[in-house]
Amino acid sequence: MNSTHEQDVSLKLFVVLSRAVQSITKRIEEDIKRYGLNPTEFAVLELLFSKGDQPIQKIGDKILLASSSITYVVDKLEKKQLLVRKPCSKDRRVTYASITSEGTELMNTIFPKHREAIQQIFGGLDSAEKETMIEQLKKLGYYAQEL
Amino acid sequence: MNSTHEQDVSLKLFVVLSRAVQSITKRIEEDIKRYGLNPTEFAVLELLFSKGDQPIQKIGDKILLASSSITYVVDKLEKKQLLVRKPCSKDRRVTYASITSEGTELMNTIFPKHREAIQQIFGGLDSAEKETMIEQLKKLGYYAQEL
DNA sequence: ATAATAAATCTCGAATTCGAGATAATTTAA
DNA sequence: TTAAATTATCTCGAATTCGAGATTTATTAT
Repeated sequence: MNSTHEQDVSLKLFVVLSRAVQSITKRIEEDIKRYGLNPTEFAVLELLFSKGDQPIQKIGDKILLASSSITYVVDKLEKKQLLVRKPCSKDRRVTYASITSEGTELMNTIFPKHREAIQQIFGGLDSAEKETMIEQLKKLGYYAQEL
Repeated sequence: MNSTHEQDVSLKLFVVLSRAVQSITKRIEEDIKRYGLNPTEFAVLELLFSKGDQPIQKIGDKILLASSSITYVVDKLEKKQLLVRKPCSKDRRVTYASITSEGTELMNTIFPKHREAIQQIFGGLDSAEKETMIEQLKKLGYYAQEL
């Protein structure tokens, strides 16, 4: 257990994982950039689009971003008029981010294209292989998270 | 082919991959931070440690960083006296980055620990599963790179 | 009811990365 | 052999993210 060889395998997996993710990320960023958004903006907008209005802090929890970064991204999306801030009447500490009709319209246009792009980018594996990898990645991810 | 369901599987894989990588990356960054380095600095130092002196531009090619970013990281490592710049006598445009004895000493100390940490972090899978995932990730990565 | 604690958002400055363009050296072509 | 194109490195400013701490509001404990 934990021989040099096992360490080599883990190191190799780390390297291969990093490289693969770098290639994939690059493609996905190219796709998103076509829509005039960066990945973080897209993630926020997608969240509001699919899950409805969210307290600003919840956004940070879901897409794993510091509160100060969320403020920055929400500011940018608000300037682009893709979302608006709405104060919460029940708790005045809370501000909701709410996608606008322009935002919804944009997402209706680009989300299908984005799905298509991801389908393309992940074309290196067939469906069954993807399902297997999903399970293995979950195991890996949960384990690393618990450490 | 390319049904909604297949797109769902790809999207799911993307989400799970992103999450897993985020957890893993966080752990690895914690590990590297313990040594007083950030991931990029570590990558540069590891390259020089294992492959010897490198022209500054080659470093950028290998760890996929823009030339301006390399200048920044090499500056930092030079200030920490972990590497030195050495002009190339054959081609005066070229500057080599060369790990110092302090840098070598540091890497001799921390590299085994780093291997151990990665072994830990990737403990969610056994060796055979890792080998399989390496093959699948290569397929995914090459495919995405070629697009 | 008051004080202490917690929670949500924001401000600010630092760190990191990038892209565009500057500079200097080398190679290629006319 | 000049001129043009290429190559290596660096400078500079913009974009993005973070962490620490400030502010405001809500909750909990005394």
